[in-house]
Amino acid sequence: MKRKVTLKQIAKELDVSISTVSKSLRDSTEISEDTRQKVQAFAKLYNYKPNNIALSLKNRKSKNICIIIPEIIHHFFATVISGVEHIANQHGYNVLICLSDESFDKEVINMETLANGSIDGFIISLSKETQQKRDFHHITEVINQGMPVVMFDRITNDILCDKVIIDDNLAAYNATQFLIDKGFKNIALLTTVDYVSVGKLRTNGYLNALKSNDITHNENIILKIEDLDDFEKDITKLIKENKVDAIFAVNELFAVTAIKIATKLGKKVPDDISVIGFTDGIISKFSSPSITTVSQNGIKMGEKAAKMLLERLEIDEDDEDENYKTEVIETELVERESTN
Amino acid sequence: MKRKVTLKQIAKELDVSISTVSKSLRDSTEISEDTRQKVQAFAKLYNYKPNNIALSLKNRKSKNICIIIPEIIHHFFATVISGVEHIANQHGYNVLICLSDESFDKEVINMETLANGSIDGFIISLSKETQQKRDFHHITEVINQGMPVVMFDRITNDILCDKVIIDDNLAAYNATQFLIDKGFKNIALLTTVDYVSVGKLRTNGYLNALKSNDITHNENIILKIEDLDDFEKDITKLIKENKVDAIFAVNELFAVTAIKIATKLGKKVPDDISVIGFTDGIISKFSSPSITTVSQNGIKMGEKAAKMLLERLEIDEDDEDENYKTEVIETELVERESTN
DNA sequence: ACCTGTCGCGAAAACGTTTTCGTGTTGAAA
DNA sequence: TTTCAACACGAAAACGTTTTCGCGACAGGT
Repeated sequence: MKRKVTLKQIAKELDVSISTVSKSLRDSTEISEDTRQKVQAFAKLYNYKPNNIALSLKNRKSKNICIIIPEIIHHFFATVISGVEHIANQHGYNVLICLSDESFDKEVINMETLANGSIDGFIISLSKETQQKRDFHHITEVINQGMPVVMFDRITNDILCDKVIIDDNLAAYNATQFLIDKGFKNIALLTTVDYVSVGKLRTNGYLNALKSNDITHNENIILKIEDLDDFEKDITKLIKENKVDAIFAVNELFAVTAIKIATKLGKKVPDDISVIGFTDGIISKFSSPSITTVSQNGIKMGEKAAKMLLERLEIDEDDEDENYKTEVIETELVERESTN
Repeated sequence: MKRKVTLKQIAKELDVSISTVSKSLRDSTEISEDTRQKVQAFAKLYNYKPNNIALSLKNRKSKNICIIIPEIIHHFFATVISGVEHIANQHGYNVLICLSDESFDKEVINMETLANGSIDGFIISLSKETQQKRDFHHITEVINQGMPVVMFDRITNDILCDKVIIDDNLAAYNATQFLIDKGFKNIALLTTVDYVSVGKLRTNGYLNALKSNDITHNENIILKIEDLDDFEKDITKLIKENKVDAIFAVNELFAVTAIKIATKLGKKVPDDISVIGFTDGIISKFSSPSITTVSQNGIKMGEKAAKMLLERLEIDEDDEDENYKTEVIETELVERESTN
């Protein structure tokens, strides 16, 4: 309907040049007090706002950044976005969100369509398919064009860039130590198979903690779950056939399932068995009993990633440092009802 | 580092004009087969991609749309985004996400900073503060500039534009009817105070269902919760002092809390009390017992909203229809363990 | 009266496209 | 030989800014 007013229109209306209008609005000393006020008043009246696209073209920067994640439904990623958005907005940047849906192709397409001026930088957590394929050409290509990239959580060491992760090993160590400090001797582990990188790291943390406390681990109460659709019977067996006083699970799903099964078997949580999970999501908060868990703090992760990206964007490109950093976000043990 | 190649550079390199290059790449018949191929080969070699910003400026459209939501952490909103993103990408649009954090000011700022060429249209769910203030000037302003806006879920009738909602009244009616059909006579209602629009609608649905079945409602088992931080004692009292065989809660939180309290009071769910919630989120899925609930289908909602917005964007503006529509998304009752 | 400096403003280029409208060179028809 | 169309290409404008540079006018100092 009523198109936005432009400098040109204001200039015509006031019978001055475009430059005069532009300078007036930016309070240039080149312009007399008189015309400056006249122009500003007129601009205010017509609610003039500079066109962002024109600015982007001129400045060769869009003030947009893009975050690519595998799935927005996952609570963890939602919190990361929240953190990114927070920092970005503070610095006058907008956030574009792209979902890869765990698909390599969608990830590639997303990057290619946006890397043509629409955005100034990427924050990305790799899709499963990309991790499996180990094909990162789309990312290196973007980096070679001089566009900064920050990877978080699901990263790869095959690419040189800034990264934000948590110390899975240490977090698992601490969780296990927490149980040991409570006096538990028979701590079961519910983990993934070893080719899942975070699973392996968390398993190591568990084992290290036991070793540090001179507890020999018991293979019978370590369960490496492969089939995510059918593992309840294995957990049932584990609890039934062994003396278990505590469980450390490497994700929310395993934790909540273990509690359900234990309860069904007549064991009370936390009175008979204490349980610690990983990832502080909705499940941990609202299951009954609520679950003590290792919080990854997605917000902090997002904030850190955004800060690193913006830093790269703000330094003038002549000053090409290229000493990439990997930041480790502190995890935190959130105590709830499933331990005592 | 290696700046993206432009038409100008290609033109210079091949010693032709910029127009020739542009036309060659767009397969114009004006250009001879010969030069066309030469240019295309060169462009491919240097991986030429047209600069999106320049295109946006020229075409006066950015191919970006923006969705403004109160909170991304809420599972429902995450699913809506997912739906929007899906449709938008299909049509070559990118999605910008803005979070209002339930704040009026942030909502206004977000709209103002983006309404200057960065995006072509908005999809928005109002923040609580905006709903309370009933101040929608930022939205009308944007609409007056000719930018299409689609509202979803948290809408207002004070603004004329396309809208996507669910029929809260009907959904609540159906949920209540479902319980009645199971033979329950004493169905409690856990709802919000009346000034929350969806709460009121759902309350009405509940009452209507009772009336249709000639059941007189019992004020003692209708609880209108105001303080979200301290309502457990009220629920406890309700369950303790009344004969209740079923509960209809207008959100997940009320439902899961009711189950917890009932269990604590020695009532088994669903054997002694059946419970139905509203919104099919993580909580309903993973609490134990899992909760039968009214699913809002955020994905469908997002898809519909995106479709309506894109439709507005695609029609040429001379054809200003302005017959705004309000689409109602079907809800669905998802049966789980909390009813039998 | 002349030089110099400041003030206030406008012209124009630049960012990277697309597109309209010439324009010069052919080859063929008259 | 003249005329005219078809062909192949280039110049330039436009989208909306910002910024550099230049220029005229006027004032002040000699």
